[in-house]
Amino acid sequence: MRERAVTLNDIAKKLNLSTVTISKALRNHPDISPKTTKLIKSVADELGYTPNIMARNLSARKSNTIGLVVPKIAHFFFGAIIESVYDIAFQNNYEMILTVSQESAEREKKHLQTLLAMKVDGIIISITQETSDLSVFDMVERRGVPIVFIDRVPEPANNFTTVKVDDRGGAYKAIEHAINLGYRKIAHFGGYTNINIGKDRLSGFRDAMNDHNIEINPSWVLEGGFGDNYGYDSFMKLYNEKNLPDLIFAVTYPVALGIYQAVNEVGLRIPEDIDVICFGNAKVQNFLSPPLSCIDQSTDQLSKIAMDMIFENIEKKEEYSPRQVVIDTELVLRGTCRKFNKE
Amino acid sequence: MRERAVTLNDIAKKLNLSTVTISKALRNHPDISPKTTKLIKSVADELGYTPNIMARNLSARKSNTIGLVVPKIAHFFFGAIIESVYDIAFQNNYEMILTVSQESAEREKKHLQTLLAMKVDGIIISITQETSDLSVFDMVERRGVPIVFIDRVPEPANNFTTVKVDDRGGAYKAIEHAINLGYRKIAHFGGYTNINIGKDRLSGFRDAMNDHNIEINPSWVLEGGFGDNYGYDSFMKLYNEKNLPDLIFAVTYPVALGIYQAVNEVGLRIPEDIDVICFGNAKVQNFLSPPLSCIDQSTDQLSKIAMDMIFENIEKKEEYSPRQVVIDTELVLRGTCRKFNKE
DNA sequence: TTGTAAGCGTTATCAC
DNA sequence: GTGATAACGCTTACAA
Repeated sequence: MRERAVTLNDIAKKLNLSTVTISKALRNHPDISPKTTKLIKSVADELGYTPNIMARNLSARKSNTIGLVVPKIAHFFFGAIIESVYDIAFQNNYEMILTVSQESAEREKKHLQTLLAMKVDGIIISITQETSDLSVFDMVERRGVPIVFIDRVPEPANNFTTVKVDDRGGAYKAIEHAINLGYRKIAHFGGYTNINIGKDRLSGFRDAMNDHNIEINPSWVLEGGFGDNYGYDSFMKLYNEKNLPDLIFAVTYPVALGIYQAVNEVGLRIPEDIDVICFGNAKVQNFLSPPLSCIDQSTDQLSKIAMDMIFENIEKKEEYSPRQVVIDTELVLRGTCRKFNKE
Repeated sequence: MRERAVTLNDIAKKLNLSTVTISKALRNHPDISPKTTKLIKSVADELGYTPNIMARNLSARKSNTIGLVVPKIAHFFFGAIIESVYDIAFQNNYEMILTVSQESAEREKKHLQTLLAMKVDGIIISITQETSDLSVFDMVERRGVPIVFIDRVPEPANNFTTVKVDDRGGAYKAIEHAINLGYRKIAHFGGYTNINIGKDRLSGFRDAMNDHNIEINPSWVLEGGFGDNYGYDSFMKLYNEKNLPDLIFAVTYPVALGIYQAVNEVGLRIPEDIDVICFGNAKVQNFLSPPLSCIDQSTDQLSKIAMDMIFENIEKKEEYSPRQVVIDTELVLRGTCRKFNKE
């Protein structure tokens, strides 16, 4: 049943030509006459020839493959990133090796090594919550493999090429909007502050409050994660303490989901009893009731810029120097955080 | 800046040994004495050696890679499939090449060819809505590359290895449940019937209705897609015709989302005015209001079985014969489809 | 215990 | 226009 794959050599033998001729013909090399090229191609088709990409890559010392490292797959944000990175790769005739760190720095390191070993031409990565040892990344660069960080980036970032959203500015914009609406009792359910997205969103919150001379209630500034259970638990904690704010700024959309669920369970209503806004824009937010307002971070833009930099870097090689790009966010107002409801 | 990658040869020269010795030592081959092995490893570390996987694979004629072809990435179902396939691959020391057909049969074919060319050891695929030419799949099998279809499978399937959910049975279960509740005016917003999931869910609906002697209103049996806009449009169509049923069985969760949105927009309420149930269980369904009941299809089970079959097939090679496995669904009752609300 | 030779399938280089 | 040779980096079989 199993047929050995047909190789250049097989075709060469059949036609009494050399493998080189076949190889060239199949790649439309001008060396070979149109006539023989045509002949060769037809025989290749007939035999069902498929090039062995591993052999080709070995010879070319280039894989036409880009590696992607993300913390999670089944997640609206990373799902979108993966999809658009993939699209761009595909359009440029690159394959993509997908790799998931599951928020483990150790796995992340291992993946990076594997990607190097697979001789990917470039790497796009969103680091884990716990990544602190940056030497792995230096190592990648030393190998001459372009790497760009997307959304979650190492700090300090000056030696690396990064694209991210203006996390601080986005958070600031949202809080300022809320303040203008009349909100004063504002909480922040934040992620981990050892990673840029957690830290910057928190400081956007802080700065906006301070700039408007609103005192920050420390018991309303929580830290602890990016998932829905964290949102749920945090809300319940405040609820049980009878210490609810008027508005919660959730560090991510899943955290907001957890809040929705908790609010529902205790019989309160959004936005009348308590209001919510979050960082991150998932399509389903439109379908929640009320539809959830948020700070949108364009995954398409992020991916596009990241890939552009990778490609540019691949071409330039030596003379490419690290750069950090930050893109703007957009405040998307839906059903929540539209007006202040308390007296 | 760019350093040439260090090879076995480099280590060999440095130690005045042969590449073979190095190769063996690094793989802990018993041939080599513990002492030299240790020495070699330390030098390898020091030099920052990374094996060239392409070379290794070329030599081994095996890539330790599995290829995955899905119609979409940023989609709760495929996202979950990708994630669990990836996990299993990773646990077994396989890499994964991810490939997306975007519902285009042409792209699908191209991807399959690329995966063959990349010498993947196995392929897992969920076919597009429009796939009708099965010869590509035969070709893959002829090449001796194990391929298993997951969820969306070709028909007839008897020559292929497939895993899917009991689509017909799941739909039947849901409709029967609704009928027992007292529902009679039931609509089905169905997908395309040229693909098994669309066809089978529809026939589950039909069979349940027929078995319970409930007449099917043809204007309530729609066909047209798997996305939210289709759900939205279909609802609006019936609404404008003043031809609403009491319950809509949506072929997928996104279709149900579209219905939620439309219902909200026209000011009706779920489940009091109109009720909904759907095929497919996304985590967010818990966070909708009301939480959406559904027929759950276990992505973990699907992936696990698919991968088991791939691995088994990889080992057995010649003597492996196609099989079709169908796994059970589970009715998950949340806020919708729990009781009949009309008079 | 270590090394030699050959091969995996392709491509670049340089002759013919 | 076509082909021989060497090389890409690794592994297996077989000697030494």
